[in-house]
Amino acid sequence: MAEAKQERYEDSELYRIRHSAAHVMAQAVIEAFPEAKYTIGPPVENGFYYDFDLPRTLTPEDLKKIQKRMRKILNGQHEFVKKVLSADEARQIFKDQPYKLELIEGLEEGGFDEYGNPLDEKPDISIYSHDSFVDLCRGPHVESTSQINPKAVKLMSVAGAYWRGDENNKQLQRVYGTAWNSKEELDAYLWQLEEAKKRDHRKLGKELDIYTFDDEVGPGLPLWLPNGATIIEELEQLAKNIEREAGYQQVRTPHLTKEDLFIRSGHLPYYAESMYPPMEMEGVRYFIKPMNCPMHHKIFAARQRSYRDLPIRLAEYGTCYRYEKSGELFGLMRVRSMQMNDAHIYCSEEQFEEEFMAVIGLYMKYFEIFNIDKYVMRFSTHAKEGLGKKYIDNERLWLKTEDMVRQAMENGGVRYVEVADEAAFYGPKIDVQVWSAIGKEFTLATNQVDFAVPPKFDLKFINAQGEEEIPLCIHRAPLSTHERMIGFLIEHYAGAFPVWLAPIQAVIIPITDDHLDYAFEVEKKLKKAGIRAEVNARNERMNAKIRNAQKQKIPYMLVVGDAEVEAGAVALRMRDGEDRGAFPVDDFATLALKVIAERSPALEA
RNA sequence: GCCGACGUAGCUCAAUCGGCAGAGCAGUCGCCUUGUAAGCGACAGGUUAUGGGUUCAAUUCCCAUCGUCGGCUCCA
Repeated sequence: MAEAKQERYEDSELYRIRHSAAHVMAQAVIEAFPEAKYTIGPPVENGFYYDFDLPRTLTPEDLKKIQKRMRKILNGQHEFVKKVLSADEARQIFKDQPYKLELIEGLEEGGFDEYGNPLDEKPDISIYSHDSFVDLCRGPHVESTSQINPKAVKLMSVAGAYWRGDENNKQLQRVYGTAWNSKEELDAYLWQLEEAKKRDHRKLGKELDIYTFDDEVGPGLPLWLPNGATIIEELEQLAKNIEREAGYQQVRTPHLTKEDLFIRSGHLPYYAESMYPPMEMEGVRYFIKPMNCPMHHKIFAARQRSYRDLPIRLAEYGTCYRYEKSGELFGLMRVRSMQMNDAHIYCSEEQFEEEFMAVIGLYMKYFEIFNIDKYVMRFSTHAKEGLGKKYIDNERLWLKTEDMVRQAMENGGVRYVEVADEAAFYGPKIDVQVWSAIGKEFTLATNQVDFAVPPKFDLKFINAQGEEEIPLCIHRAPLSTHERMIGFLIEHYAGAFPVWLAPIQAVIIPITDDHLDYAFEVEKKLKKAGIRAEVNARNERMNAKIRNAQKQKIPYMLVVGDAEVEAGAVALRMRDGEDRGAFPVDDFATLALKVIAERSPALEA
């Protein structure tokens, strides 16, 4: 990757093109709806959007018309002209635009730019105009519409969006568009979107029989099919092995607990609305658990702890249920039942850095296993305004633990970005964003410091001085949930899993029914060796069986006919299409077992 | 939860203006006995998501509910 010198997106020509395209789009929309109120329209990752308050809902036909009009405007060689003016002058220009007036007020007071981002100093108020359109805007823009290629601009979709991102505000209509330097770039982007669709875990998950949803079971409650369950089993084995080596202990806890536990932990007031409602038995209210931590805390508290016992690392693939709002559900990525690669590490302050970095070390190990080469550690901290609301009200401990994390990351040479106001209610956290093979971003692992809940549970250990001390708790889930992890892996590998994860590792394809007995013999042998092998005994021609195995992305196809029966061999065809010819059965088993044992991404070690 | 679009066989999709609901794949059965990405034939498969309404007649038009999708919001 290119180092430092890389141009920031905000400074790029493309950014100005998109920003300017947003203005041109707004012009086209306002021409079509003179009574429209317009709000903001910034560039975003692959394009731009503009939010409008319109008298009626936009249809796909409207989008076509708007796009057509945009192209005409773009061909008009209109210059973008900036003018700095006073708040009163601006108010005069936008007197019929309530959202703009609100923005002007914000700019005048200072502290925020037109998108609501905090600013250090009071900004100038400026407008940009081109053709017949004027917008309150800080820029920058291209000099003229002639710098925007009309053929490299496309409107994508229209969606609802709240004014200023607040769900209590009015819902606006957001029109998304994309713009590029050239038609070729636009085409490449559209092609990439098509590719992403092919890898979509919802599509592949169905095709590869990994999981399914059923209306009668309920939204967000996946049913894992045998193929999916096999992948889960492999992931759990991996995690359990690694955690055993790293000094974790497995625990198991119930799916239900009394309300009191969540009152004590402090979760209930924060998360009641995303927990399944309580059920009452003999006058006692129970909740289905949305997380495992309170019960792990109880295990810690089950006996007296000495500093000699620490750190204590309690791990559980705990099954949790969260009532995610209906509109938030998304395939396997956002579900209501999930199984977390969860663990809680209880340690002293002195041990914190080592423990915290050991968790980061786990991430690195997993990145290597799963061939993840792009990631960002997002360090989420509190915001002062949220103390006593979103966050536990103890500024001293916030600052202290945040500093501990910062220190640990810096000492360990781990690069991270800091994001304010995104911490958990009980402490700062690291979220790990990773990018799949086609550059789609996912948030998987999480690593959270908890200074707030252990004292609520009265957790303590006796330190070397014989005094009681409260441990710190690190919540961590390097493999996220099975649901999200497998969703990611499906898209990352496009369904062609590494052999160790492949639900079926080898399919045995007899050429005629005469070879069936031998085929089953081979199957038995391979199964015994620990390879997930299956005979395809269907009444089909060999070609159809190969095609079928190819579509199922099965790593190894073992064709058996007269020659193979004779030689005690299999004809090995790889998933990548390579025909490797005859292999003695034992040799194939050795080859496959090596690839599996190494968890290699390749088909041959 | 909010805004919008969508919902036809297990899957992918047809059905003109409101006029007898259809195809491919998958499934079952039969024939073929096959050498590296689809052999052939037959059969079966549907309360057109659910519930109401308009109409002589509704997959088609209207309403409600449920679900999915694109976003927003949210993610302990």
